[in-house]
Formats: sequence, C-alpha cells, structure tokens
Amino acid sequence: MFFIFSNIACESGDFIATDLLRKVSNLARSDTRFREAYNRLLDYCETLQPGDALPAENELSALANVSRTVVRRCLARLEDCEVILWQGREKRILRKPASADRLELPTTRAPADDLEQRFLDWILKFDVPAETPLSVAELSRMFDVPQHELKEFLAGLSRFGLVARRPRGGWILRGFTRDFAIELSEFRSVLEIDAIRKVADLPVDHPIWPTLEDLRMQHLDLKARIDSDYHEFSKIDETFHQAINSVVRNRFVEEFQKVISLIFHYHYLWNKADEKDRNAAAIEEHLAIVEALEARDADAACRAAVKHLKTSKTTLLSSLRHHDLG
Amino acid sequence: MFFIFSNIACESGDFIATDLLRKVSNLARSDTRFREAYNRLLDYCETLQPGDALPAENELSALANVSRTVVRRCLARLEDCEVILWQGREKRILRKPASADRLELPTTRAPADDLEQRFLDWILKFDVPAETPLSVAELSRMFDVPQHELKEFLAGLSRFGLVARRPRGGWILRGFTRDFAIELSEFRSVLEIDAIRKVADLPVDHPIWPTLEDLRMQHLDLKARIDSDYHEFSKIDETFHQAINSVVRNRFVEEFQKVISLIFHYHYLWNKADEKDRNAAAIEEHLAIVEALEARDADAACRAAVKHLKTSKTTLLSSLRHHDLG
DNA sequence: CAGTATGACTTTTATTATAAAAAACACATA
DNA sequence: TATGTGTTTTTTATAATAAAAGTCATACTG
Repeated sequence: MFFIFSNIACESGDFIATDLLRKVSNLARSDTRFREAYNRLLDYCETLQPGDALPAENELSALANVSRTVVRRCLARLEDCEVILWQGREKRILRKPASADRLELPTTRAPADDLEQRFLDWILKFDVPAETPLSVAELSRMFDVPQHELKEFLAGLSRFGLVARRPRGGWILRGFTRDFAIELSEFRSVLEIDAIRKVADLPVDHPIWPTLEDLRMQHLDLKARIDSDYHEFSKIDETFHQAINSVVRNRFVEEFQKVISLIFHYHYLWNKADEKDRNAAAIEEHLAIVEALEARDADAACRAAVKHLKTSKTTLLSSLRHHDLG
Repeated sequence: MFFIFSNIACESGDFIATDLLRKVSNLARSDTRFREAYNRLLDYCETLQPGDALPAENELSALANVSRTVVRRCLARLEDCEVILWQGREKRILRKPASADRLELPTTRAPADDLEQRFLDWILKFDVPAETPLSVAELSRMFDVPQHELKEFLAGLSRFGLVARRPRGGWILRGFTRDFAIELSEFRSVLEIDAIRKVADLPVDHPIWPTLEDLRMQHLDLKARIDSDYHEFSKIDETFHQAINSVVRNRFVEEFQKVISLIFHYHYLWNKADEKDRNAAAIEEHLAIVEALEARDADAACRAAVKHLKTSKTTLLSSLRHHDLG
C-alpha cells in the first residue's frame, strides 16, 4: 500500500479516505505505538518553523522510540494532514500542528504487573478453595486483561505450584491446601534462616543496622501499648521480614519473597483468634532475633529465628483449620 | 447444524457430504479428541452384536472420557456410516465396524513437558549468550511447538529470571551472566545445605542410608581408577546431589532443582580444564560429606557441604571466564 | 565513492476470530 | 421424580492477521 507515497506522495488522497475513515475495526493488534509516536512527532514539529527540514527517518525513529516502519506511517499521515511535505528525503514543515491534529490514545488499562497482586488478592480475600477450576474467560473479564495475558500469567504461577493445568484443558487452583502451607512455610524458613545468617555477618557500617535498631524501637513502642494497638503488628511484621530478606540480593529469592509475603500477610490479617496474644508473642520473638543480631551472635539469632518461623507456621496452619471448620 | 439429525437422522445425507469431504481446513482447534473418542466408540461397538442397543449418551461420554457434545458428534458419524441407527434414545448396532471405519489420528508430537529439557539443552549446548533476543516464531519452528505454547513456557521461565520480556515486545535470554551464575550457586547452596541438615536427622531405617552407602562405594571405586576414568564422575555427581535433595519433599525446591541440576551438569561437562584434578578433588569432598552424614555429625556434614559447594561455584565461574576468553 | 537514507520487502509479534469441546439449560420421556 | 435428549451458551485451543520490527538492495549526497 505504501507504494502510493513513494513518488507522488502529495496526491495520495485516496489513502486518506481509507485510513482516516476506518472504523474502530478488527485490528489484529492495537496501533497505540503508532498513535503515541505520531503525537510525539507532532510535539517535535512544534519546535520547528514552517519551512524547516525534518531529520532522517532513522533519527526520528530514535526520537519516538519506534521502528522506522512506524515513523514512515506517521510521516505519511503528517503529509496527508498537510503538516509536512514529504518527497523522498525532502521533509519540510508546512504549518505548526494544531491540537486537533493529535490522535486520541486508548484509555490506559491497569498495568499487567499489577495482575499478580490482584489475582492473589482475590484468591486470598475470597478464600477460593483448592481444586477450584479457573476459567480464563471469566478471569479475563474479572481483571479486564486479555485472555492470552492471563494464560501466560497462569503458566508463570504454575511454576510456583499455585495453579496447574487440568488434564482436559483449562486450569485449576492447586491452592491453599495444608500441604501447600507446610511446604511454603518450610521453604520460607530455609530462605529466611539463610538471610539471618547473612545479616549477622554484615559489617558495622551496613545500613541494615540502623534499620534494625529502628525496628527494635518500633517493636518496643508497640509492646508498651499492645493492649489497644495490637492490630498494628501486621504492618511491623511485614517490614521486619522485608528488612531481613533485603540483604539477600538474589533474583530467585526475591521472586519468591513477593508471593510468600503476600500470602502470609493476608492469612495473618484474617486469623483473628487470639490475635493480641499472638502478636505480643511475635513481638518478643522478633526482639529476640534483633537482639541476638545486634550482639553479632549468629547462632543465637538462628535459634530465635527458627523458633519464630515455627510459630509462624503453626499460626498459618491453624488459620487454615479455622477456615476448614468455618 | 445438528438439528438435521434430531428427527430425520437417517436421511441426513447432505451432512455426510460436508463433513466427510471437508478438507484439512482451517481448524481453529484440532479435533483429535473427537477422533480418539470415535475410535474408542468403534472399539465398544465391536463388543456388541448387530441389533444390540447402545447405552445413554452420558454413559458413552464417561466411557470415552469426553463431553456429551463429542459423543453426539461421534454418534452422528456412526449413523452416517451406517454402523448404528440413531433416533432419539433409540441407538442400535447395524453392523460390526470395519477397520476402514476408523479415523486417522495426527502423528503425535513430542510431549510439551519435554520442551523445558530441550530448550535448556539448546541454550547450554550452543552457549547462547546473555541478552540474546529470543524469537518465538523461530523457537516455535525449531522445537516444533505452537507459538502460544512457547509463550507460556517463556512466561514460566521468566519466573526463574532465566528470560525476560523485552520492553518493545518479544523476549530475551537474560541468560548465563556472571551474576546469574553467582546467584544460582548461592541459591543452590542454601537449598542443599538445608537438605544435608535434613538427611543427618533421618532415622536409621530411611532408604537414604543404603543409597548413600552405595554412592560411597561408587566414589571409592572411581577414586581407585581415577586416572583413566575421571570423566565418569559427571554422572556420579548428578546422582549424588539428586540423592541428597530427594529427601526434601517440597514442590518449590523440586521445581528449582530441575533447572539447577541441568545447568550445573552441562557446565561441568564443558569445562575440560583440569578435569581430572577437579573430579578427584570433588570425589574427596563428596566422601567427606557422606562420611560425616553416616557418622550423624550434622555440623561436620554441613561444613563439608559448604566447602564442596564453594568449589562448585568456583568451577562454574571459571568455566564462564573460560568461555568469555575463548 | 564511502557512507548513509530511503523504498520495498520479509519476518515477527500482539491480538482477534473462530472451530471444537465443554457446560448449562430446557424439555421430554419413562 | 429421575434420567436422557435436544438445544443453546460458554470456554478453550488454535489459526488468522494487522501492526511493528527488521532486512536488504538501491539511490542519493557530501
């Protein structure tokens, strides 16, 4: 189709008709990239004066961060709209672009990165039971995300054993069974004990130490007013574990921590039984870890951490039992 | 279309034409399930005599392990081929099916489960460098797997940080950089030290002990003839680490071990520098671990394991350097 | 005449469209 | 009332396809 422009660009009126009047039709792929590039080129044109020459296509493509193919599509349209004159390598500004020249962009959807958070949120909030069949079509509507994106997402989750392919197509939530909770807890323990050991070995000028001291103060502060403010612990808990794990710079660990922390966070929030006592006990356990670390006693810190993680696991499991009964 | 059969099933000759003569056309989805079900129903028909009645659609669908929709499609064809008479719930065998009645099945492709193995194989065998763009189209041809399957596969691998999405679409191999090797080694160490600790705690009647004793013997045997047979170590090494890790029944650990062991295995195979010395040293290290374990000395076993894993890491890194230089 | 820019073409990717299969629904029959 | 069938709706797997990227040969320019 582009051959139309190659030599007699200024006469290609028939292209305008098919291009501009095209309905919001069956686009196999959105042309957002083209639209954004076009607007960016309009911006650039505004910095120039009528009669000025535009740089080479390659330069423009670098400018708009798209391929030359898109740039040429943009140039074609700029010419159709009589913003520029385009003939071979002669590209001249005809007039300053008006705001009416701009192309509308589709309303941006929630970023795909957010899908994980929202999905786990949903699973945990509604306590979707294990072995629930997951309908890609339904989830797609629910989260307003194209089906193929969801399938890729689920394929990723299957690597964590959270979901699995069903024998006859589709997916199921392998979900939050007792085994899953145990294995998750144990995996978490392995990673976190290692983190603790690494913290204990860090030099005195490492930023973790002021952070830990600050956390110790926060724990003491909350401990003093635990009777009324015990629900604040959930937040401190997350910060604490995040701080400990932050010293492990490892892509594999990081990937898992995201999932782990979310799951534990939620389950703690819901297990309301004995919440005050549990939190008070957890504060003591955290303090024991911090104090052992500050004393650079790695072994004591590990023992304290093992104890705390064991409590965590028990709490997680009891929260499951609670759910099963209710 | 099915309304044709509802009442005047025996006269629906025009359906036969469109159905049977249909070319290998644009199937949006393969009808393998239908074909398999059809053949299975033929098998079933063979067990009956002309004049016998077929059971309810539901029963047949349970028999062929497909939905009723497929069963009805099969019944329609059986009728078209005059194997049965079908009118409402009246379904009678007309004749024994012949081998010519069977539907051909598409030649089965390599199982998708195999894709991971083949992909990692390719990466490692050809030493595909980090930051290489991965073309789904190309890989799809290369591994003879539909594109969408590859995309799901890559999405899964991205969870391990092995590949990543490119900003402007497509994928890249984040691949085997120095950082990746370090992080992988460290992650492996964390998991394996934990496994060692678990082994040391196992009761005397656990099957791991005879396995370890057998491994010890194999190591001693190889040690005696190391000068000539040092290349045999690679296999023993894999068996050894697999045995140790097998005691950890954890879905997260298992998922990672698959990838880890493959990567280490290959890299050891290629690093030919000082192979004999390295393997001789590794045998000693393995023996130290096994002996400490058999003595139930957990701490000594861990120390030995830490030492061995450190050597492993060094070897892996030096094998990278080697590659960089060559 | 070397190096860059362009025009035409090829390949790849993202996304939609759609046949096959499953599931749901609504009668009919026994 | 319970089960079986005919029909419709929904979902899934896969192919088709426009947009975008990439490639190559040629043309122009300094």
